[in-house]
Amino acid sequence: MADTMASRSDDKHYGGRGDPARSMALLWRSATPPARGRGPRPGLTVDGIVAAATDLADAEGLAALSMRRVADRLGVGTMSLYTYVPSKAELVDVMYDAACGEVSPAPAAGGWRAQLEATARASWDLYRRHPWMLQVMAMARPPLGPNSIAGYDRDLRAVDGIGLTDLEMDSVVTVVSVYVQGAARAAVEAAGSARDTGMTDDEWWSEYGPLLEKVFDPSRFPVAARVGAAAGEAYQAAYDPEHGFEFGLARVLDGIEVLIRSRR
Amino acid sequence: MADTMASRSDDKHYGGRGDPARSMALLWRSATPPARGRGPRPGLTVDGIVAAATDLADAEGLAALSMRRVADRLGVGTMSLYTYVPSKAELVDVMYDAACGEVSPAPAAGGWRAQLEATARASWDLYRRHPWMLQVMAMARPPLGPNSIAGYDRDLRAVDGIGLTDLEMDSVVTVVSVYVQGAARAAVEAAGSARDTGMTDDEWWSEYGPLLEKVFDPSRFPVAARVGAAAGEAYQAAYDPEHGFEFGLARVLDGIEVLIRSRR
DNA sequence: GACAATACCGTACGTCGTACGGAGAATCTA
DNA sequence: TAGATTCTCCGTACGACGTACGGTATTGTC
Repeated sequence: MADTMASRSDDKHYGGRGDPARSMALLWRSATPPARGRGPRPGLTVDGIVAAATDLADAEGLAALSMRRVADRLGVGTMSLYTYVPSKAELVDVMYDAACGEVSPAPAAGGWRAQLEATARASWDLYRRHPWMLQVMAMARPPLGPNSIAGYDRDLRAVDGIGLTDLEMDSVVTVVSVYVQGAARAAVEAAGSARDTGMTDDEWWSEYGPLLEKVFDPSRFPVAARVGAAAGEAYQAAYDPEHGFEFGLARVLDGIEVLIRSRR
Repeated sequence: MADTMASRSDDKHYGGRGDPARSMALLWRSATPPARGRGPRPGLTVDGIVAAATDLADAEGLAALSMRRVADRLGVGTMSLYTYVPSKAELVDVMYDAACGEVSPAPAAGGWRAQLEATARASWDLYRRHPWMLQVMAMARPPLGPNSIAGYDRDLRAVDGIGLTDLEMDSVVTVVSVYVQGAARAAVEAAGSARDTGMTDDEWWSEYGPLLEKVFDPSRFPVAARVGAAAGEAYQAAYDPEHGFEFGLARVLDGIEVLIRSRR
């Protein structure tokens, strides 16, 4: 059955494929404010569609997000959505920017480290709430919407005026967000594969552990055997997302601190 | 058209959904060595299928990897593949482990930092060669094949015997690989969106830059405006993957060095 | 030569995004 | 008020996808 795969796969998504002007107008909601003339009045809004689509993606993943299912939720025909949104790709871009808007634009209190840590945690929480955001390609050619730009500004202000060059500021903010994305992706994987396979980590490990022992020769890989056993014991799984995030964030911030100290 | 989206989306993939025993037998190639009796002799091999599928995924992305297209490349009917591989999911797992085998299992020379840096660069190169690996969920419940385990062992040996606990060793190796994955994903995005949209970074930037200026108010986000302009100027794009990787890797290793020094 | 096991694969089902074009409603113009 | 215009809504259809099912052809064993 196709849905056997559907429950296992998500769509990856590149931004901004359609008409750039239309795309930007949608993101900044600067479209058709004068045009409100003839014809029946709209029964939907872009925001309503975005909200319904976000609900669906939150609950079932980007793979389950189909135009048909969004339309069903809104009680309209599938093709009606295309009156408001030029394509699924653009819809996802708008969803992304809207989700970025959930994070407060105010900077946290404290020095650069506390602020950077706060924004990292805010992103982590955001990705946990909206795992599908990690599927949206937002690094190389981000959807240039108002909220994602506000987030960039907030992150940058954490490290402004402490002796870094503009390029270094950009790099520092980027390395933190790359790291948080990586860690969040691992966490989402853990949750997602548990949901999709209907197996807890324990069950998975007790299924594969014995099978691995049959083919795995510990004497060939003594370090992996020892450390893997210790980690499996400690986490009752192959990986502990929360612990991994905390450990890695501390390391990354320590590394940035080394740089900043050297600039003083 | 469906292929409009096809060129923009990839499948994300969870490992190990089918029969675990069959899965492991396939990964370790411990299946059907005795069985070679009646019936026509096999015209294909698992390795051949994996090679063809990997070629296809390398060239066109995981989205373009379909059982139909792999079968076409091999000159057989689509369903013939299912004689060798239980499903597309298992095929991708085997592809993943095979690709892991491309990295030499020998550790690099030098101290922990040189070794860790070398494995990070090896992973970076591997992901550049096989971008689709980043789509395979390999952190929470990795495909437990021989080559990915060998890679885990190689990474761990870099930090063995320098005063870290087993759990810390696991965490250190994990944070590096999480970071490298994040950075590689950004790089692959950059290359992929260039390929899929047929636009260079310059073209993209010169298309969206002016549109952004129309709606973006620099006085609301002075820091983002200043730093974004500096970065855009320096990279001629929103992001420079190579530079980002180098900068971030240095930070992460610095952070790990802080930890290791504190253990002495 | 009969039988069993295996490889190969044509067909069919339900999914997807969305192009196309028609139906009906609301407003503007005359 | 009548007609024209313009907009919303959406039914239908196409070609892609993974793969279940069952049939056919090929090979080995007895």
